[in-house]
Formats: sequence, structure tokens, C-alpha cells
Amino acid sequence: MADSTLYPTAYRTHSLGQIQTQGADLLDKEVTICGYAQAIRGKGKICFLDLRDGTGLCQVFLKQGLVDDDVLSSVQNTSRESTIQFTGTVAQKRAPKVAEGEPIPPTEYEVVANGVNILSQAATPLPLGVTDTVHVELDTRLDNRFLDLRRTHVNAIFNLRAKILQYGREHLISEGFKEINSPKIIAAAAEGGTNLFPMKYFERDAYLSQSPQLYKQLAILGGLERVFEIGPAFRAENHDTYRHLNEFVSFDIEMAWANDEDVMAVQERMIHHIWSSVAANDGKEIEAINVYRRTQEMEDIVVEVPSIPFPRVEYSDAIEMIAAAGQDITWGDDIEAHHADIIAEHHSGFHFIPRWPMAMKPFYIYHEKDETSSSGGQLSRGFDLNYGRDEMTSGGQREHRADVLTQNLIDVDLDPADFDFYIDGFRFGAPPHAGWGLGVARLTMALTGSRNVRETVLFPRDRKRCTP
RNA sequence: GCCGUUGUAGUGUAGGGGUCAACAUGGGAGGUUGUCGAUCUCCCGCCCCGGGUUCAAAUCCCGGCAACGGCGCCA
Repeated sequence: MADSTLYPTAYRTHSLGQIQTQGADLLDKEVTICGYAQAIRGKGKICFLDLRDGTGLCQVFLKQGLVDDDVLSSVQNTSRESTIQFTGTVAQKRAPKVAEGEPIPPTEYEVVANGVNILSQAATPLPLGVTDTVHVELDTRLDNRFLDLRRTHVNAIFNLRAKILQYGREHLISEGFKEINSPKIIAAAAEGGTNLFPMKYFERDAYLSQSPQLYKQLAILGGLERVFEIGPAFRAENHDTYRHLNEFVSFDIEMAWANDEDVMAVQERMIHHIWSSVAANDGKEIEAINVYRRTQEMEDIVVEVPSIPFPRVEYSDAIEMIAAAGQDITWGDDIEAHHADIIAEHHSGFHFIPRWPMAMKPFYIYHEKDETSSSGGQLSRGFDLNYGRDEMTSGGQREHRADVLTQNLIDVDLDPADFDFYIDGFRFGAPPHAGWGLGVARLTMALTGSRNVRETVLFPRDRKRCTP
């Protein structure tokens, strides 16, 4: 595991995870370790201190006679979450008393201290308890995110988020995708610009990018064949829900010589790879979340690896399904949150919603003239991916015919001249291509059972929050 | 932005026109202990802001601010 590959640093010879995993080999050896003082027990002649670092937990044992009295009392008077460096010898921890019939826990290791260096004393009281079982409100947590992150289950959420990115990235690379980076400062207000954050670019007006969409397409036009980008997107929308943020990380791909079905297949293979890898490798993080959830009387989360292909519920069929449930909806209406609830009753996990009406999709989405609904409405090759009621992705095959692009812009009252930088790319030979954008935080919500995106974003930016 | 709800120790809650505002967690001091959700003793800490009604407001009313839930908005 990763622990055994950790090199010593200026401050420690071993991580706490290493003490536990390699304890048998380290017995009686002197080590130097560092961590946060999570719990301090004992004010008399002995003291136990639970030390935590990013790799695990280790008990440090101090006893009068083995350390100087002033060292012992300095540790006993340290506040929780202070950072401390200990030198000492590795020993087998004495087994805790267990009730009759309870299983005997596996052997653990501890460090019997002979030297102490308090690196940083934590102020008291803490704005939120790192190990306390009392509930803490999200607002308080976000105001004190640096402490909130030290909580085991919160830490686990971000470990899992990193795994999602790692597994997703490795899967795409295995399918021949190349990572790119597109500009986040843009000059033109693409698609009207009502949702863009304005900014100053030297003397000029500019905007923060709301999507890598047009740029990843230009990369495809440039012959890069298959590309992906994991990067921020900014939207100045006044929404205030559990699933919206004004800055979020989007996991985007674009692929040449492909249609919507092809990139849906890429996506379901990628998500399948992520879920099965987490199920195989990261049970520890899932368990950390469940340990917390039990203290809050919430149900355990389970990593159910979805089978592929994911169900496809075409837009027209979704409308019928919603109407059949008694809702007043007709072809051409948007599928709103309470409509998605009805679909989720039939498909609680991942499911695609392909073939949206062209009128509801942006100008760059591809359509075939002869693909229409039973009522004659023009269908598009745009799709969504939902997990339960929540939209994870929108994507589609892109329009690669320059003349159709121009007409599409006119159809939605945009001036084609504003999009010359984009359409120019299509005038000199363009491959049919398709792609999607996936919300990393929303996918992390789905994996970790979080009910608010803010839980899966380190420092979320919403309409009211711009700090920390 | 709309509708609804809520603002009480550091944190999370209970209560509620008139004793000393409660519980859990926490913080401080000390004692005991190979402890491990340590434990025991003692101590500490709170009614969002402004105005109004009232003999009396943390409690009722109005306004503000903030948060929460839902919705809308949304590439």
C-alpha cells in the first residue's frame, strides 16, 4: 500500500499508518512521529494520547519515569488538535477490555514516548469538535472548513473525490484520451452571456468561462482525436439549491468520429470503472463515512457497482412516463425536479435520457432532419445522465456542419458573427464528434451519499459564500 | 428571487411574559487509572441586531440581518 512507500521527512521517520501496518517489524525500534493530538487521557502519572495524521491513528503512551516530569505535564496540558512530534519506541498496545462474548480486536501498536516537541498549540475551545459526536451545521462546518476536514468522514469524502478523479482519468487515458487545458478567461460572451461573471482583462472586458465546450471542440477540429479536461467552470446564476454552485469542477470529454451513443458508452464504462475500483480498493473510506452515519442514525451507504449498459429513457418516453403518473406535461416541456422524481422511481441509479427536443438544446448540438417525435417535433442528439433525480451530465453529438451551425444560431436569435472564432474552425473540414461534461461534485455526492454538493467541494462558492 | 421555518454557552439542541435559563458535547483546575467514546470532584460559558407593546420581553409584535428546507432559475 501507499503507506510503505512513504519516505521519511525532516519531521518524522514514519507515518502513523506505517506504525500500524508495519508495527510487527518496528517493535522496540525508535521512531519519530508527528500528528494532531486527537484525545488526551490521563492527568496523573501516566498519559495516553491519540495522535492522528493523514494516514491513520496511533496511541502514544507517556509514563512518569520514562519521560521528564515537565515533558509529561506539558503533554497533559496540551489542547486537542495541537500538533506534536514524539520520539519513542514502538510497542504492542495492550488489548482493551472487551465485554463477554465480544471478539478480541486485532493487535495494534503504540509508541512509548521518550521525547516530545509541541509543534503548534491549538487555541481553545475549538470552533467545532473534530471527534465529537454532536451534530455540526453545514454553515458552521464551512466557516471552519480547515477543522471540518480533519473529521474522519469528511476526510474520507475528499479521499473518495480524489479517487473518482484518479480512476476516471486512468480510464479515459486507457481509451486513448489526452488531457488538455482550455482558457478560463474568455473575451466573447458565448451564448448570450447572461450567466457569465464579468472581469477586467487589462483594459478590456472579459469573462470567466462557463464551460470548456467550444474549446474542447476546437481541439478536436485540430486533430487531437480524443481529449478530456478536468477544470473549473463559473456560472453567475442565482440558484440556491443543494446541487448548484457558482464555481464547480467539470469533467469534460470530446471525441472525434463519434456520435452521442459512442460517448454515452465511454461514460458508462468510465463510471463503471470508478465504482468498481472504489468497491475493490476503498472500502476503508466508505466505512469511515458509515461509522459517522451510524452516529447520526443514517443508513449505511453501499457502493453498488452499476451494470452496463445503463438504462436509456428517451426524452419522449420520459414525458410519457411522467404524464402516466398524472403530471400535466407535454412534449417540449422541460423535465423539472419533481418530474425527475417520477423517473427515479423507475430508475433509482444511473440512467441516460437521450434524444431531447432540438429546441431545448444549445445551438451546437447535432440533429438529423428525419429524427422527429411522433408529434413531429425535431429531435436532437443531446442527452443527460441522471443518478436518481439528479442530473450528472449533459452531452451530445456536436454539429460539425458550418452552415447548419450558422442556421442554428440564427434560430435561437444569436448573431453568427459573434461566433466567428468558433465557426471558423468548422469551415475547413470537421470530423463528426461528440462529448459530455460531468459534474465531479455531483458524482461524488452520488458515491458518498452526500445530500448537498457543498459537502463534496472543499471551499464551495455559492451566491452567498465567497469565503473562506 | 419566491414560499415556509428557525436564530438560546465554542458546538448541537430543549424550554419559554415574572425564581438562579436546561441537557449533551466542550473549556479550566485537581484526583485516580494501561486508558482507549477514559473516569471522578469542583468550576466556566448562551437567549442574533434594532425598535415597539408591557409594571415586567430571551419569550409577544414590527423591521433588519443570517441560516435551514423546498421551488424557481440553470449548457
